[in-house]
Amino acid sequence: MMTEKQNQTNGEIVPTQLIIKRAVEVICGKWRLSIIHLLRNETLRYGEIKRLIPGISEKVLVHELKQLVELGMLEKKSYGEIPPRVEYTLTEKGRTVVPVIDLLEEVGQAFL
Amino acid sequence: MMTEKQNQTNGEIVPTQLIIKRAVEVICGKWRLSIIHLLRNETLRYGEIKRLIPGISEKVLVHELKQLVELGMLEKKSYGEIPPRVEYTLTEKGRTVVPVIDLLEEVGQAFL
DNA sequence: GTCGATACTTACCAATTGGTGGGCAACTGA
DNA sequence: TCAGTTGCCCACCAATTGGTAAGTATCGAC
Repeated sequence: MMTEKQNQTNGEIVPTQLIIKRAVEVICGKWRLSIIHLLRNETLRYGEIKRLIPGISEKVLVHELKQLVELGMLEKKSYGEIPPRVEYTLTEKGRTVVPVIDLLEEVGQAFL
Repeated sequence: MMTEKQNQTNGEIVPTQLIIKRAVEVICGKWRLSIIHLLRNETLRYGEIKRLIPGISEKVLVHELKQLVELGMLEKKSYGEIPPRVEYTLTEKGRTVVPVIDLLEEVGQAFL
């Protein structure tokens, strides 16, 4: 039975459980997938994201955006204007989790 | 653009964001998917699960199992024996999240 | 000069999550 | 009599996560 996978960079064996736990770390958080879902087919400004996710606090939104950028899932573009204008775009890497969202949308129905 | 879905039971409109948030609630937790992954093709006793998930504390394991049973994802069968014997089996409902695990396994690779 | 707009930051707090280490019940076999 | 087995509970604690409400910087418009 196949329970482990090769990591292509160095051949190190990474057990399935570790990969799953890492994936859970990456996608979890109360609002994270909502943000990615929002950005799946448009670039949005900070304020637009905030308005489109009612209930999220600024502190958390800023924090999530920062982490998503660090993870390489979002690209942040600041125009040097005043008042500030900042845009967030989903990267290719971020786009890999879109199918997860679609699947979760199906699966989630059963648990409402 | 399709951003909402009909809930089949009463026709109530449930926005996509709510469904996603619910799905996240259901699958998240440090160990939850590991447990489901373990049980994907065999029934296991409590002690076996514990041994197969190194690092999990008893308190958390018991708690997770209880919640998974409540969610209808796991079935618990107690034989009235001493010392106790308790088996956990993945239900059909629980089986719906197996594809999520498989997808996360693919996606998670990129974030190791 | 003060207001509004925008994208944050900060201090403080509350709730949730997870971990540690012990205990317990009930029977069996030595 | 007494340790071993097994599934689970409990009190307590620490870390993480999330929320509230306020403040900041900079500009143009009135």
